[in-house]
Amino acid sequence: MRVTDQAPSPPRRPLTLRDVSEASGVSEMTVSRVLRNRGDVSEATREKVLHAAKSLGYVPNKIAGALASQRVNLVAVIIPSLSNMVFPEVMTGISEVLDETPLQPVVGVTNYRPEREEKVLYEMLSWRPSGVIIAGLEHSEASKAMLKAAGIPVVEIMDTDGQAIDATVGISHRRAGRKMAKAILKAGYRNIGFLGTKMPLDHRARKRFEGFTEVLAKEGVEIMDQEFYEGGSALAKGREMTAAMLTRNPELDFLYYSNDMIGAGGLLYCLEKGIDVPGQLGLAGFNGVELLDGLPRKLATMDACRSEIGRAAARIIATRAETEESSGGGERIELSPKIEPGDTLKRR
Amino acid sequence: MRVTDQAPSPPRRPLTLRDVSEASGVSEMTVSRVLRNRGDVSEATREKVLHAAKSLGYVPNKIAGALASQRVNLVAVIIPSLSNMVFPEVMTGISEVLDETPLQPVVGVTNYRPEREEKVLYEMLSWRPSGVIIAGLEHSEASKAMLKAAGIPVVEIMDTDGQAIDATVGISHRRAGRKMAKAILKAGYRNIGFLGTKMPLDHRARKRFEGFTEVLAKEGVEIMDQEFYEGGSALAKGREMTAAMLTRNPELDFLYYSNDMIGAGGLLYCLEKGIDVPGQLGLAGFNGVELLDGLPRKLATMDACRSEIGRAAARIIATRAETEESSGGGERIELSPKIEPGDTLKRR
DNA sequence: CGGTGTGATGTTAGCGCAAACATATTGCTT
DNA sequence: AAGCAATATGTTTGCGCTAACATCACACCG
Repeated sequence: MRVTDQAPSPPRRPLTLRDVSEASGVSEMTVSRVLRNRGDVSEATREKVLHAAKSLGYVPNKIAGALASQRVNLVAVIIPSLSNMVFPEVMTGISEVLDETPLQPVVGVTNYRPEREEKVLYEMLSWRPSGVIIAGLEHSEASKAMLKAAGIPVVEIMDTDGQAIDATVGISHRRAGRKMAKAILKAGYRNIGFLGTKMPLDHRARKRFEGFTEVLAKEGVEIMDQEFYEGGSALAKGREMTAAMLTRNPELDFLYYSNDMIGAGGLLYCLEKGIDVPGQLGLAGFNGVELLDGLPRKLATMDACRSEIGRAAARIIATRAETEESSGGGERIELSPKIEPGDTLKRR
Repeated sequence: MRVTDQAPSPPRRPLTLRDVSEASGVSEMTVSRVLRNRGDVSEATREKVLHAAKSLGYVPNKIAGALASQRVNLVAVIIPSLSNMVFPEVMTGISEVLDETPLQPVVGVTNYRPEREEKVLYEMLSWRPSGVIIAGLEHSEASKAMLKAAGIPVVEIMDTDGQAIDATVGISHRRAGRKMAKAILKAGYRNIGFLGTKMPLDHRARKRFEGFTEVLAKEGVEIMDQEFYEGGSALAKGREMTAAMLTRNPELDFLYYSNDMIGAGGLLYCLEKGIDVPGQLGLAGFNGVELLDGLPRKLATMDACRSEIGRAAARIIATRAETEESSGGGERIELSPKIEPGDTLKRR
């Protein structure tokens, strides 16, 4: 056994178990056992091996390990976007839970495009992950087929309005829209405007809108004006759209925004213009992003339970991965978002 | 040859090349060739195979493929955080470039903790990626050793002030700090306060601060007050810290924030309090986040060239992956951030 | 009409590791 | 002192795929 403590010279050939095995004078199998804390190994060899591995700078090859053991401790997480504050928080929840397990999340981003989703999913599945967490219930036929055929736990998150493939964790956006509509009506507002993203791709925003208008309709109230945007700084868009809409319809007394960011833009605009919020004009957004805490006035919103969704989804995957065997399945967790009225949803 | 077009029944055993091979009546090798578009395959067999693969719902096993071909088309991207707007934009730049290559980014998040970084790096390297893009130049000795020993392209991004392992793409934060200091002095401000994150972990913020104070010192100006925060909503923290600092030192005439988010909080506070910005008090942040566009007044800032950094880093990896052989190496790209004076950095 | 290229396909071997089983080595019992 | 657990280590095999080479069928040449 020869172990030098010097930094390894530029390694032409990547290191393998065999190198560690030779350096420490035991078989590859024993090295493997030490490195995975598996089986009985005497303290002496254990240290010998660890020392050799460390001084060589050996990093195990998971590709080979995964192939041999038929176990890949990855969880595919497929989300539409990273840049809107909501998914990072979901990710945080997921990591929190997976950190306590051997599982590891791998993120794929679809940019709200179904064909992207299909491609990302295919790529991910080709690594044979232990589970999939995917945003939304709307997927292409091909994507659904892949998910079903994969034979691994699938958790669709964020949304519960629809047909799940396997498990679901989320909130009902339709219900959320309804809830907000009721609160707004109850506060006495009647001339309501809606501002949001262009929705063909954002199913959850669409469902909120549907639930929202449904309740209004029941009360004989109709949306007075609506406007949709795409791209750009959400804060700036919120400002612009609000200005435009209020100019068009000065008699508006409430604006419902499909997300907090544009809502915040609207709020800033109103405060600037000296509009009496919430007396003359009420405002509400959606998501409950932390950002709102710093605004001059707290925007009414609804918490989307993002990190809890992440945690619950990860727990499902982790549990099923442990209990091995495709036991269970079909879990359905619907969380209830609560309205946070803040300072912008109450008639004075 | 039998190919049924029905949806595959619940697959007990995951599909392999052999299944497709049997279903299409050709050898596994030919199937492999078809699926990878490699080598000569007649149009007839090609279609036969594609059809079989599709109707079975076969997804190739990259684990096995990677092991056999000794090629893993993954790029490890290691960043401190996803929740602060800066890294998502870097990611976008990276994806943009890698999308045109067979390479695929895989993200790891360190939460600014060196021991996390070490662990994440180890995990990533154990998948034998084709390259590493990692934020910052400061890493633990162990991390540096791993990166050197990995024998793959390593691009350290965001920062150029320091010793790189291999390639670097970024800006000089020290220089950025200096530049801002000069601009502030030139505009005639003298009573300057600094607000930022607790810095032991955020090296780039620290370097900006160092550059900043260095220039001030040369002009005989000393920071009048400074305050650091940790955690919480950055916007709210900016507001609070600004309030506290202005109360302590009413004679302050400029506040330099280590990021735009707390800067925005400060700006909102000042506007609310009717403070004359930038006449009585100037403000500046750092990053050039899109968010600022929606603020009532545009905060002075400095663009950190985030997406360009991502693109350049990805290009380096992609190029080296193509040209095979560890050709090249040691590329160093220093971008020059420009001051965007906005509305808050000019004495009237 | 045998030689010789050119596509199209098949065969063999092995990537690096871990599961399963086989074999030492030790201490302890009776 | 033989027998038998335990514990500690080694050997064999194969995961699913691809590189490299081997083979085959055919067309085209002089």
